[in-house]
Amino acid sequence: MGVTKTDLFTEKQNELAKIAKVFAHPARIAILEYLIQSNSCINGDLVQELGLAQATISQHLRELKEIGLIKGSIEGVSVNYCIDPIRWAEVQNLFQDLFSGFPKTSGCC
Amino acid sequence: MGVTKTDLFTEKQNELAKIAKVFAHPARIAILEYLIQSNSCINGDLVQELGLAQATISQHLRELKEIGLIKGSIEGVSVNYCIDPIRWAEVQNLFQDLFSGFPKTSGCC
DNA sequence: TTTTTATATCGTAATATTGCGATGTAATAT
DNA sequence: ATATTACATCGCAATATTACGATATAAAAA
Repeated sequence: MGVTKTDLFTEKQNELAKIAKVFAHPARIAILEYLIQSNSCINGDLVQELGLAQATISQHLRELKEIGLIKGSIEGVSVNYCIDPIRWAEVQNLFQDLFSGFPKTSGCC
Repeated sequence: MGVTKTDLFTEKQNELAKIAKVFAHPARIAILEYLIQSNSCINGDLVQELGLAQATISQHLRELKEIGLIKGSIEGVSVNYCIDPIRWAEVQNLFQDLFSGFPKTSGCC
């Protein structure tokens, strides 16, 4: 075992879980927050900012890239990473849909 | 390795990551959605609803309970699980804070 | 009291994640 | 052409997660 039984769940449930997984590491949260405040940066900056090795950060960046939250454009020798506003809004809405599904008025326990 | 270096990050970053980890499994998303729509349920219902073993569901319920998203009250022989509205709103705000930190107007790449 | 019912916990196998050194790659600088 | 700079990828060790059978626990029924 150790493998998630994705066939038991809806496509939407699997997608939200996959996205949540990307948020499920403080380094990736920190990278996103840094991208938000600096409005574009490069891998090197992040090695300074966070205390992780270059290989580790590159790996986290790839995971953020894979679900489309960030995108990178080559800028000479370095790479400029930034948040994809379209995807950002999409992901925001996915979470929003889940959260707003529970009405504050419904108190059972 | 395989252990997250939590000391490198802020308490808030670590907390959000920990919460996101709970959302990072389709079974737990499905459980939450089921609790939202049925507005209270028991473990047995979920074994029927999802196709997972009783032990597995109990384990997922524990993880949801541990970060406070749900709480269970003993109801005779069974347990009534439901969403904690206070914690639900708290978690919603944590995600909201992150998402709203990125202004839609800032398009760099 | 014994049995049944509903759920929790334990132990374990399979797989996934995290972190990093070493190495690869591709553009600029010398 | 060679060196340098900035990342990306590979491979591996340590640890975490997922799933479930087996077993424990605790309340209600017989």
